[in-house]
Amino acid sequence: MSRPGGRTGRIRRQVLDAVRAELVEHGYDALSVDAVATRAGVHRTTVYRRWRDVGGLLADVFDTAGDDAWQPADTGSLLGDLLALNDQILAALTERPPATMALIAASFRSEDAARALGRFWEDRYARCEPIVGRAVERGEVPPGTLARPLLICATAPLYHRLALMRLPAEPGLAAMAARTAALAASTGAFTAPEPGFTAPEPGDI
Amino acid sequence: MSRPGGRTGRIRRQVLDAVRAELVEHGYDALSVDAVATRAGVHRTTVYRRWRDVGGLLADVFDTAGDDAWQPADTGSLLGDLLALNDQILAALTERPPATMALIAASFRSEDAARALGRFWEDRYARCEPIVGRAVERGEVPPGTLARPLLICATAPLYHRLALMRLPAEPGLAAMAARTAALAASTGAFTAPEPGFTAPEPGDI
DNA sequence: TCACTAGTGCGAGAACAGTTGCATTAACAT
DNA sequence: ATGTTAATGCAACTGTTCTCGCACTAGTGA
Repeated sequence: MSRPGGRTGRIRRQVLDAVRAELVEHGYDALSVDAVATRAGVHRTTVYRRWRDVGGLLADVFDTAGDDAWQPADTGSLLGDLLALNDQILAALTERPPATMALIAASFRSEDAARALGRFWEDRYARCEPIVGRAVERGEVPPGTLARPLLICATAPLYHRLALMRLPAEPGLAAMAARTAALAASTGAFTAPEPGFTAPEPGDI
Repeated sequence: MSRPGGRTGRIRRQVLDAVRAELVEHGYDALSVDAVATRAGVHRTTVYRRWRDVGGLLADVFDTAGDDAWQPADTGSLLGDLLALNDQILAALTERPPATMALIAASFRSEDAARALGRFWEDRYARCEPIVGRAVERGEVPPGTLARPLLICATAPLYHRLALMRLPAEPGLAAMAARTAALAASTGAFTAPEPGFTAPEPGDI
């Protein structure tokens, strides 16, 4: 029989708060189960038993992080919406301390964290779909434009440069990615392939 | 005085081979200095002294990985070239065992590995620039088209979905990303912004 | 109020990562 | 060949991470 009441919930809150505080103060590398437990005023064993490892802790933090009311900005144009979105992604990936980067890094160390990050992004991209819906209504892009590929096209270059290649933020990168995606979308690049569409054979590779 | 001869070189080869073998057999999570040293028939201390940690080992593997004669395929069209490139990236990110993914994961654990991965990708993208040069010569894209943003736009969605979001390879994803980039490039989306170009202000976010 | 038990605290200890001092080996120059 | 010394082998040591068994605390239902 589960006991979500009093102590269990209180300890969970204490521990997750400690994780966020440790993350902010000392970064991800210093995030150990021991430090979290000590800061939360809880015994190590309790943390190991309930969260298994650092990845489990971060996965729990992820899940609670998704419980907000975030919505993409509505600027009145597809390009404006994508620019605003990319500004926010850029800010998240370059913030100090690098909490977002820490969570991405953790997702490569723990299956739990990876799944939690996947759920988080899935949720965020779902909330962004109205951007494309509004663009269709305004006639900026053809009906049948697929939201996900368009959103991925607009945002992926930022993640690629900042999260994967670990290069500094290039001025104009966010804007160029948004411009490119909006332009490609307006020419119908993201409409669903006609049934039976197959990729052209690129000859011998 | 340095001694690149006999023993030093031989041990380096043994150890790096052991790293690759461990990576292939047991994945990244099981990659410990001890396991590598044992497999290479070398003492732990030697590995610690020369490579410092697991990240140093992987950085060395990265650097040797760049010592090949890889060149992008020349299919005769920009779209074909990008499709071929994405096919190779897709294959690398989904290969079994996931050696490439293991190296990407390692780059989040070690600064050395991250820098080595950066050098590797920088080298690869540099080798891909002729793709854009040929497209300009054929008149497929306007002169002044920037190679890097175009290549990033074509390849980033693959990395985003497979490496970051850890989702399965969606059929047609590689082809759609290549198509989009080629289409956007042909409309001049990747020409250098005119001097003084600034991103439109997206109003309040 | 009182038994029941999920969840927690505690300490011992195993397992692993990483370091240090010293002896030994073998590449290089002469 | 022979001495020099960079590089390696070896063993003992430190410190951290993680597990396990048992006692205890505090929600929960009667």
